[in-house]
Amino acid sequence: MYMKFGRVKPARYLFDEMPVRNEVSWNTMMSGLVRVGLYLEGMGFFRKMCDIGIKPSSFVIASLVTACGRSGSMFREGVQVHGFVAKSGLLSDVYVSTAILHLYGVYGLVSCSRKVFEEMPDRNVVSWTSLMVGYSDKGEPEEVIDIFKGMRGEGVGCNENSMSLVISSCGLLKDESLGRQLVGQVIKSGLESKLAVENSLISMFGNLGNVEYANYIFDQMSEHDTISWNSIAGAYAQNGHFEESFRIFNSMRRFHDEVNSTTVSTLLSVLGHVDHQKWGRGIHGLVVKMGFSSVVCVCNTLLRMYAGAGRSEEAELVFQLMPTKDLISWNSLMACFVEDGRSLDALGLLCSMIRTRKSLNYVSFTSALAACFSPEFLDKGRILHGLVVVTGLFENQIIGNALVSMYGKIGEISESRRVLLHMPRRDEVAWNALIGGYAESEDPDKALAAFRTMRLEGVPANYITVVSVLGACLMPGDLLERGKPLHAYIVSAGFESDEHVKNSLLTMYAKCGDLSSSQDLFNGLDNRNIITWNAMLAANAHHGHGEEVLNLVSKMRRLGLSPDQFSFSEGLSAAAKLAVLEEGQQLHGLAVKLGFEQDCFIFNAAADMYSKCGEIGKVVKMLPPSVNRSLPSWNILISAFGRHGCFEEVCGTFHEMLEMGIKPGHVTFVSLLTACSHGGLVNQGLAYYDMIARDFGLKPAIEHCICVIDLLGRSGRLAEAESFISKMPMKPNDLVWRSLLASCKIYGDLDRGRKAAENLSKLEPEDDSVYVLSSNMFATTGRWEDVENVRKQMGFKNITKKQACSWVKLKDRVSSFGIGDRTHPQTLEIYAKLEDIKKLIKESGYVADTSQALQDTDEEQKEHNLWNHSERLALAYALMTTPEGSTLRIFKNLRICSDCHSVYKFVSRVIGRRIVLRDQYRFHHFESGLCSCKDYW
DNA sequence: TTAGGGTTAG
Repeated sequence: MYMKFGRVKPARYLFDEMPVRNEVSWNTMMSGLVRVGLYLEGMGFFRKMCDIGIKPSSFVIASLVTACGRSGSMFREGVQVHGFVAKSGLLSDVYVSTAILHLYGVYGLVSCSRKVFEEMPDRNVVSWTSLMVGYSDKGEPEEVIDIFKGMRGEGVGCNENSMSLVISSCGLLKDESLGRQLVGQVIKSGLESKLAVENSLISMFGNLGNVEYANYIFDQMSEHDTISWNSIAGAYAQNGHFEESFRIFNSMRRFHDEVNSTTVSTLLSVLGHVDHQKWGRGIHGLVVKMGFSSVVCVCNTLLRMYAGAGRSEEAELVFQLMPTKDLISWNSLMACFVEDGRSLDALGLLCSMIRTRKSLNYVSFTSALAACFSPEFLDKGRILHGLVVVTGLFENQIIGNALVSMYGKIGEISESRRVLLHMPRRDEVAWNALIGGYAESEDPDKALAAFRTMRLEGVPANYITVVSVLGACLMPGDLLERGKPLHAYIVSAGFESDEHVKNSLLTMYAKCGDLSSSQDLFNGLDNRNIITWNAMLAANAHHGHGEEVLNLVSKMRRLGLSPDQFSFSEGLSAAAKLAVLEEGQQLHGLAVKLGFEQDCFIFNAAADMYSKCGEIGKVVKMLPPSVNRSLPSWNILISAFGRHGCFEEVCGTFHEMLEMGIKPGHVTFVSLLTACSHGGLVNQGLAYYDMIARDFGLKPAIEHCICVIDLLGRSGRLAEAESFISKMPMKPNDLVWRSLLASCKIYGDLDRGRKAAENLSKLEPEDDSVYVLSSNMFATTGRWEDVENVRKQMGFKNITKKQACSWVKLKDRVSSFGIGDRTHPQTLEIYAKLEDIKKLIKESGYVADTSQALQDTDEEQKEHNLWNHSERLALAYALMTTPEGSTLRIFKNLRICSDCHSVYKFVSRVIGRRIVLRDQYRFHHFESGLCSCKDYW
C-alpha cells in the first residue's frame, strides 16, 4: 500500500523489518521503486534478488527494462537484465521481450531489437510498434513502413501509436499514394478521433505539400494540444507560407497558453526565411527570456538562423555558448562555415570531432566534402575520400554525390567521372554534379555527352540538369551548335516554364553574345524574381553596358523590389567602371540603409567603386581596420593606392598585410605588380614576382607574367622583356604581345615591335589594337610609308580604330568630346577658351611636343592637331563651367596623350586648379604643376 | 504524434 502511494520511506522500513520475505514482497518493493523513478535502487533490488535466488516476476522485469530505457543512461544495466532473462527462459514472455527490444531501439541498436523481435514466439501490437519506434528514431522511415506492412500482413490490428508512427513516416518519405491508403485505414480502424493520429496526419499533409488538407484536419478536431498547434504551424512554414505560420503562432498565444521548445524551434525556422534584420536578434532575446536557451534543438535552430543570414561569427558564438551540443549542432556549424566560405574552419571542426571521438555520420562528411571546392583542396579531398571508404559511408548515395561534386569542383574531372561510374546507383544528383564539373572546366562537349548518357540510362533530367547543361555552353561559339538546340529540347521537354531554367537561358544567350535574345526573354517574363533581375544585370555587365545596369537597378527599385547583395555588387561595379561617383554613392547609401553595411561583398565593391571614382581617401576610411581585414579588402586597398600613384603606400600596405599574418593571393600580386609597373619600380616588382612561388608556394599565372613584361617594357628593358616571354611557364597570349608592342612603340624599337605585332595578329586577327599600336609606332619613328601600309590593311580587313573620347560630368549631365569635336552647343566658347589656355601656358614656358604626332604633316599642323585632342576640349569645357578653385574631374576612354599630360600640368599650376583625370588604366592627380604619376604611366 | 543538420544549380 505504501508503495502504491509512492511512500518509499515507510515501505522500505516495513520491508526491512519483515521477518520473512517472499517473492511477492520483493516484487512489490522493486516495482514500487521503479514506479517512483528510483531506477538505480530498483536495479539494486534486482541484483540482490538474483543473488539470493528469488525469481522476479515478468511484470517487474518488463517495468525495470522500460525504466532502463527511460533513464537514458542505464544501457549497461538493461543489458544485464537481458542476460538474466535469456538464462532464465523469460524471453518467451511477450511483455519482457517487447520491453527488451524497445530498450535496444531507444539506444539506437535497431539490429539488436530486430534480433530479439525475430526470436519471439509470439508478438503483439506493442512488439511491432516498439520495433517501428527504433527505426523511426534512427531516421529510417522506409523501414517503419515495411514493418507496418509486415504487421498488417500477419493480421495484427494497429493501435494509436503504430498508426501515428506510420503516418509520420509516410510524410517524411513524401509518398502521396501511401498517404491516401493510410487515410482510408485510419477511418476503417476508427482511430480518426485520436489526438496523436490527427496530429500526425496534419504533419504528414504538411510534408506532402497539401497545406489545405492539413488545415482541414486541424479545423475538424475537437481539441488541440500543443503538438497540434506546432504541427499546423510547421506545415505552413514548410510550404513557404511564412506569414500564415506567424498568424498561427499568434492564434496559439490567444487560444492555447502552452508553448514548448518545439514551438520555438518552428518559429525560429520560419524567421530564418523572413527578414532577419528585423526579427532575428529580437527572437534570440525572446528564446533566452522563455528559458529555452539551453535546449539543444532550439539552439540548433538559432544557429541555423544566423547561418542562413550569412553571419557565421554569430552562429559560432551560439555554438560556443551551448551547454550541451549534439551531432546536429556540430554538423550545423560545419555546414555554416562551408556556406560562408570558411572551408578551413569547417575541416578543422571535423578534425576536432575525430580527435575527441565524437560520433560522426554521413552529414558530417558531406559538409566536409563540400568544403573542398577548389584545386588547393585536392590533398584534403583525397584524405576525406579515404575516410569515407574506411567508415563504409562510401555506399551512401548522398556521400557518393558529394564526392562526384567535390572532384568536379577541384578540377579532377576524370576522378569525378570514375566515382560516378563506381556508384551502385547513379541518381540525377550525381549526373548533375558531373555535368556541373564539366561546365566548370569549360568542356561543353563532355557536359552534353554526360547529359545524353544520363538519359540513356533512364535517369530523368530535372531543372538543375538543364541549368547545369546550359551553364556549360557560355562561349560565343556555343550558341548555334549547342545553345539553340538545347533551347529546343527545353521547350519540348516542358522545362520552359521553370523560373530557374528561364534565368539560365537568359544568361546563356547573354554569355554567347546574343544580348538581344536575353532582353527578349526578360521582356517576356511575367513574374521576374530577384534572380531574374540579377541575371539581366549580369548580362548587361558582361556586354559592358554599365549605364543599363544602373538603369535596371533603379527600375527594380521603382517596382518595389529590394536589390540584394548580388544586385548591389553588380551595380557598384558598374558605377566603378563608369566612374560615376554620385550613382555609386547613392547605391552604397541604399545598401547601408537596407542593412548590408557589414556585408563584405558590398563594402568591398563599394570601396573599389570609390577607388575607381577617384575617392582614395574614402577607401581608406571605409575598409575595416587592419586587424580584421579580409584578403579582398587588402587587395582593393593595394590596387587603390597603385591606381592613384601612391607607391609607397602600396608597398607599405603589402608589408603590413604580411605582418598581420594574411597570406597574399593571386589577385594581391596582380595589384602589386601592376602598381610597380605603373610606378616604374622595376627591381621592386621583379622581387615581388620572385616571392610568388618562393615565399608563398603559389604558381605564377599569366596575369603576373604580363605585369612583369609590362614592368620591363615600360622601363625600356625590352630585351629582358623578350627573353622573359621565351622563358615563361605558359604559352604567351594576346595580352603578352600587346604589352610588348606598346613598349616597343614608346621606345621606337621597330624590330621587336614588328615581331610582337606579327604574333599578336596571329592570335587576334580581328583586333584593332595591333594596327593602332603598329601605326603609332611607325609614326613616332617617322616611318610614314609603313603607317600608310598599316592603314590600308585596316581598311582592307574592315577594322576600325577605337575612337578617343573624353567626358566631364556636371550634376546629372555628361558632356563628351571626340577629336576635334564641334557638335557641342557651346563649341565656339570652348575653342575660345582653348586659345586662352594656350596663350597662358605658353607664357609660362609650355612648348608643344610634336614627336608623338601620328600624321605626316608640317610642325604647325602637328601642333594644331594636338589642340584638337578630346581631353583638351573636355579640359576647356570643365574650366568654363565649374566654380573657381574646385577640383576638375575628367575622364578619357583611352590612355592620355603625353603632350596633353603636359598641358594639364601647366594648367594646374598657372590657373591653380586641382585636376583628376581618369584614363583607361589609372588616375592622374594634377596639382601645382606636378602629376601623381611622376610622368611615368 | 510536433521542431533542428546533408548532395546537384543559382
